[in-house]
Amino acid sequence: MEKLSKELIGASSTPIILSILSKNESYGYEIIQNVKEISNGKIEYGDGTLYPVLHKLEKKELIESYWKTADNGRKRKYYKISNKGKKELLAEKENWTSINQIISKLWKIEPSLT
Amino acid sequence: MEKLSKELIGASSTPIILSILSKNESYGYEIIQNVKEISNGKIEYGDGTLYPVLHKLEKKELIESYWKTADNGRKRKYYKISNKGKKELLAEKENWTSINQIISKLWKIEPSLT
DNA sequence: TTTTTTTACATCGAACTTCTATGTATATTT
DNA sequence: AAATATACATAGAAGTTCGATGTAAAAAAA
Repeated sequence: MEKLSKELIGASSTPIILSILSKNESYGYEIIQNVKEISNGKIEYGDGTLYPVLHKLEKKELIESYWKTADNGRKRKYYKISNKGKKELLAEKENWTSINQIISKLWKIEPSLT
Repeated sequence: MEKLSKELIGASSTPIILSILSKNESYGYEIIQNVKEISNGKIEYGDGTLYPVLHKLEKKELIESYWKTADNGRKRKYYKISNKGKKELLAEKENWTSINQIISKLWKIEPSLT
């Protein structure tokens, strides 16, 4: 179960988080576990990694936050995607499609590397 | 013809350059144009962007360089991929496959965003 | 012939990122 | 009662891209 490279983690964090929040509102800790589960352990955000990303997305107004106290009394900061965030997610999808086309084109005509 | 995001450019630069050099030896200026052509103008490295990346890859011993004077008298620094670079390219391919699976999984079960 | 453009490489500083470490606080489990 | 899991936050280190700037020579345009 190999971890992904730092660069790919970085490039994918925004679309992944926006995708998750486009389905359900969620909070930092839950997002970390959700991503770990979805990625089969290949992406494990540290809390010191994810929270600044969430703050960045909020500053860009792609997501919005509010505090909520759970039944057990625990305070959680929930995030939801904004309309701007939904548009951004669409743009990110197009970007991924583009880069995949470019890369797969390169790899298809590549000679054997083994 | 929209440009790709900075993050995606960054995440893709190593596999793209290694892919190009796995087919033919090349030099900085040619790589810039090659990538621009392959990507249909979606990726345009500035020279101040590409050269540090090439230096980084060389420092990591993924590529090797040598000076060559062309027929017209122009000096060019050619780069070729190393065995270590070929292995790295294979690893990068696996990483891209992984991240694509994760992301496409997220997007397939996503509700409409329009 | 002189000027501009293109080719070709290099480095610097600004801005931004991730990651590890550290800190605070509360609920749950042992 | 102690240890672990939950939950958020920030600061500093290290690494990146990118625009700006510099050098130089060949080719094209004026």
